[in-house]
Amino acid sequence: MKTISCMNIDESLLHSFGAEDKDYKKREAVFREEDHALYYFQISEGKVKLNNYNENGKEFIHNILGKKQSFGEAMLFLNQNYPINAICLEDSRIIRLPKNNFFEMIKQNPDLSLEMNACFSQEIFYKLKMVQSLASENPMQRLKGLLEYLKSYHDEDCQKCFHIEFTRQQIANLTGMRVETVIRTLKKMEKEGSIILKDRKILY
DNA sequence: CCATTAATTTCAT
DNA sequence: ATGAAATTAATGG
Repeated sequence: MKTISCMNIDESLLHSFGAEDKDYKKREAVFREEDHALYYFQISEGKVKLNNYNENGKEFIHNILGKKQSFGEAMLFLNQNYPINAICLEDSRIIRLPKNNFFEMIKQNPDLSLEMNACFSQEIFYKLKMVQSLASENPMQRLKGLLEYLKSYHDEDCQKCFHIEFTRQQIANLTGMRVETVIRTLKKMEKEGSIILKDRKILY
């Protein structure tokens, strides 16, 4: 299945509409919960996580994005503040385009609009699948849902060779599980043959 | 080598 | 089966 990395707009096009590069340090926030959505953000270099904290302070990660991926763009179309935080996992360079310029850009480039619809659709589709698996009591079911979701961001369809580049703690925070449960479940899945563990790396 | 961070194991519930 | 705490491994200066 062809994957659409949501959303990757040509950097020179972004710049021609007034986008600027901004450098962030590890752990720095690009935006926080309740902030107004003022920009379109696209990662040029680095990694960003989208997260929340529950009432006990336990973190839930919605997604982790890398190079050439955008985030939070849905909020530009709504009169809503961000429901999540965007935090850099490493030193990053992020391109940001002010909201008004962003709309001017897609007005002048209808193809982008179409492409963005495809991205949103893909997002919604896999979010639904995520919710389904997260609703399961079974830890293995949850993990499989996440792995499918992560793989949907990947281009080639290769069996047992997609490297999950997340720590076990991050996986735990993406699935609402504890890290020990993640470790135990991964081992079970390896025994069952659905994944391969090669020096601590996860291949799916 | 020391400090930091991640992975795994142990142990109690 | 699960999670907190302890232990071990790896990574980065």
